[in-house]
Amino acid sequence: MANKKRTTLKDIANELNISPAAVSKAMHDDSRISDKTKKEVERVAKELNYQPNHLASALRKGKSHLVGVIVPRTNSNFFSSVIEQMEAVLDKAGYNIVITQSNESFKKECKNIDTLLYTQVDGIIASMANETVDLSHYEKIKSNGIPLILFDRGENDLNVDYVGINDYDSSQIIVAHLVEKGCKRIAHIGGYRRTRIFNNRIKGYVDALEKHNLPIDDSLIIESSLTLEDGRNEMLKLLKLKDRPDAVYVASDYAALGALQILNEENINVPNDIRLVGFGNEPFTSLVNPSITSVAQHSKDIGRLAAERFLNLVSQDDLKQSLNKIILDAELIIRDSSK
Amino acid sequence: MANKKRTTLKDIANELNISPAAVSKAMHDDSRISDKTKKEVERVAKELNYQPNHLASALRKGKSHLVGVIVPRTNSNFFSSVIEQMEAVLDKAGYNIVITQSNESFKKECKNIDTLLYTQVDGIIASMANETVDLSHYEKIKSNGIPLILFDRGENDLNVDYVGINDYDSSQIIVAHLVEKGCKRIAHIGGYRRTRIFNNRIKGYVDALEKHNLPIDDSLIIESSLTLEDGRNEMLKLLKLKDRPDAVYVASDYAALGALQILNEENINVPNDIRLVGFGNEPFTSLVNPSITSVAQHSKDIGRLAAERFLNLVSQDDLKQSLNKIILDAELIIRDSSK
DNA sequence: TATATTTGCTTAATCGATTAAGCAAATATA
DNA sequence: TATATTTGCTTAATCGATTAAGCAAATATA
Repeated sequence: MANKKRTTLKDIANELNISPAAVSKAMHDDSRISDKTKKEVERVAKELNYQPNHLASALRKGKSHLVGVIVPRTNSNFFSSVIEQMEAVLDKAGYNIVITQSNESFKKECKNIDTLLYTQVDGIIASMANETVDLSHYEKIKSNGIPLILFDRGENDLNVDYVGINDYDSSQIIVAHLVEKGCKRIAHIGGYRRTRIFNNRIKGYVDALEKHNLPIDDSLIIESSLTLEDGRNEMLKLLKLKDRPDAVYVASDYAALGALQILNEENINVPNDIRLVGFGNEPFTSLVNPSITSVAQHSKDIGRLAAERFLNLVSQDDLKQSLNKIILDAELIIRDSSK
Repeated sequence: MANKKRTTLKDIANELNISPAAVSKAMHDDSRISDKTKKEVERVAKELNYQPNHLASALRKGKSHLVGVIVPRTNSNFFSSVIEQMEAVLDKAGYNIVITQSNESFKKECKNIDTLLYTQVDGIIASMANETVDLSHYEKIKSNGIPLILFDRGENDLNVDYVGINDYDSSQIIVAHLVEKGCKRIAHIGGYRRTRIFNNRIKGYVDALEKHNLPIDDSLIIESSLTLEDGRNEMLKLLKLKDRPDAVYVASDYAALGALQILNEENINVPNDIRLVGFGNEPFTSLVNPSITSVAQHSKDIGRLAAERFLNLVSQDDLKQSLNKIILDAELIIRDSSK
C-alpha cells in the first residue's frame, strides 16, 4: 500500500510540466516565480505528500542545520533540562539537535564525535565524560571548522566557548554555611581533580577551610566518579575513621544520596550528628528524608546561553573561536540535611 | 588556522593521481583495488584528516543509517534506560540514533516526526505523548515506507510493531497484593483512558476489584496527566472524601511520589493508614521514605526488543508492517509503602 | 515606435560519494 | 603463439535539491 518511492521535486515538476528548478524556487517563495505556479506547486506537493530530502539540500547548501549535543547521560535532571532549553532556542532559529550520550566513557565520547562529524552537524555543544583527559578528539571538531561550545564540564585548554557555574565560589559558600552551623571537621567527597570543575570545587573547599582557620585533613578529601554507589562506599570509609567528620560536602547529588542512605542505615542523625550538602539541586534532593541541601546550577540558563553562543558563532563568516567563559553564580538551596 | 574546507575523496584522489572512484573503492576494501593503492589511500586519508561526508553517501545509497527515537521525555529512568539499550543494539549494527523529545505535546510530536523524516532516518521508534489522540502524523511515517516501532505508549490502530508490558495484568497483580494486605477501598490515580496503556491499567483495576468482590466507586477512579503535581492534587482530593480509601494505586511513580508527599505532610501513616503503590520502578521509589512499592517495566528488554524489531524490519526487501505485539510480564516490587 | 526592463521560467552545473559499465595491461590457459 | 581471464583502474551517471546564468515573452519607458 505504502508508496515506497518518496516524492521528489522532479515528480512535482513532471506533474506540472515545469522544471524542478522552478519547483524549488516556488517552494522558497522566489520573487521570480508567479503566484499561480506557487499555488499549484503547493497543491501538488500536498497531494503527493512531498517531504523535502534533507540530505540533498544539506549537501548542496553545505549546512545541515543540525547541532550535535554530547552529554554524559540524559538521565539526570540537570542535563535533560539543559537540553530542553537548548532545543527551545535552536528550534526558533531553524536548527534541530542530535543528542548523544557518552555514558561517562572516553571511548564512547570519541565515537560520538565521529558520528556527529559524519552526520555533518553545523556545530557541537558538549559536556565532557568523567574519563576524558586526552582532548585530541575535541581538537578534531575545531579542525573541522565548526563551532564547539562546552558547558558544565569543559577544559580551558581547548580555547573555546564555555558556559558553567562558579564552582570555586560554590565550595566557598557551602563551607561558610557549614562553618556557620558550627561544623569543624568538614569532609569532601569530590570528583577527580583532572576534571576542571571538580578540581575547582576541591580548591574552593580547601581555600575556604583555610579562610575559616580549619585544618586541612587529607583523609577527609576523597576523589571518585560520584555515582550513588561511590557515595555509599566513600561515606562508609569516612565513618570508619577514628575521628569522624561532622559534615560532608558531596560534589554530586547522586553521590550525596548514596551517602545519605548509609547515614540512615547506620542510624546517624542528619543534620544533628553529621550535616550533608550535595551539588546540582536534582529534584530528588527535596524529596528524600531528610531533604538534601544542594547547589542550584541554573540548568535552564546554561542551556539557553550555550545555544545562543552557537547561534552567534555560526552567524560569523569567519569562525574564530577563543576561550570565552560565561560563569554563572550558583545558589545554595538550604534544606533539612544541614539545618 | 583551521582548514575550513573539509577533505573530500577528490582531494585524496588528486594527491595520488587516481580517480575519486578508485579512492572510494579502496576505502571499501574492494577486491579490484591493489593493496598498494589501498595503503596509500589510507595514509593520505589520515594525513589530510579525511572525514567521509555522510550526507553524500546517504543520499547516494538511499540509507542514512540513522534511527529516529521519539520519547515524551528523556528525563526519566525508564526512557533513558530504554534508549541506552536501543543504542547498544543499533550501534553494533552500524546505526546511530537521533533522540527527540515530545515533552508530552502533540504539536511537538508532529514536529519531531517531520524533522526525523526530513533527516531521512531509516526508521522511527516512538513512545507517544500524553496529548496524542489523532494518529495521522504516525500514518505519515508508514506512508513514507520506513519501519515504525512503538513501545510503552502505543496504539493498536496503527498496525505496527509494539513492545510493552502487560498493563492489564499489572493492575490485577497490584490489586491482589493490596487485597491480600486487607485493603477494601482501593483508589486508582490513573492516566487518561484515551491512552491505551492507561486504559488497560484502569480496566485491569476495575476487573480485579470485581474479581475480589469489592464495589466499584467512581469517586475513587481518577484520570490525570500523572505528573508529580497531579499526584499531590489528586491525593488531596481523595483525602477530602467522606469515605477515605485505605489504599491508592497510582499509575506512575512521579504521581505516586506527589501523593506520598501529601500523605507525609498530612501525617497519614503509610502503609498503616493508607497503602500506596506506584508504577515504573523509578530509582527514587527505593530512596524515599517510606520506599514505594512499584511495578518494574523491564526497560532494558523493551529497548533491546524494539531495536531488534527495527533491525529485522529494515532487513526485509519488501516492508510489510502489521500489528505485532511483544508483551512482557511486569513484576511487582514490594516495598515499605504497602507492607 | 524603438529600446530597456521585468517576469517567469529553463538549462546546466554543483554538493560528495557511489557504482555500473568499460577499457587497457598483465597474467593465465589452451 | 593465440585467446581467455583477471587485475586495476577510469569514465560517466546517479542520488535530490539548489543556484548561477541565460533566454524568450511581456511589459514599461523614452
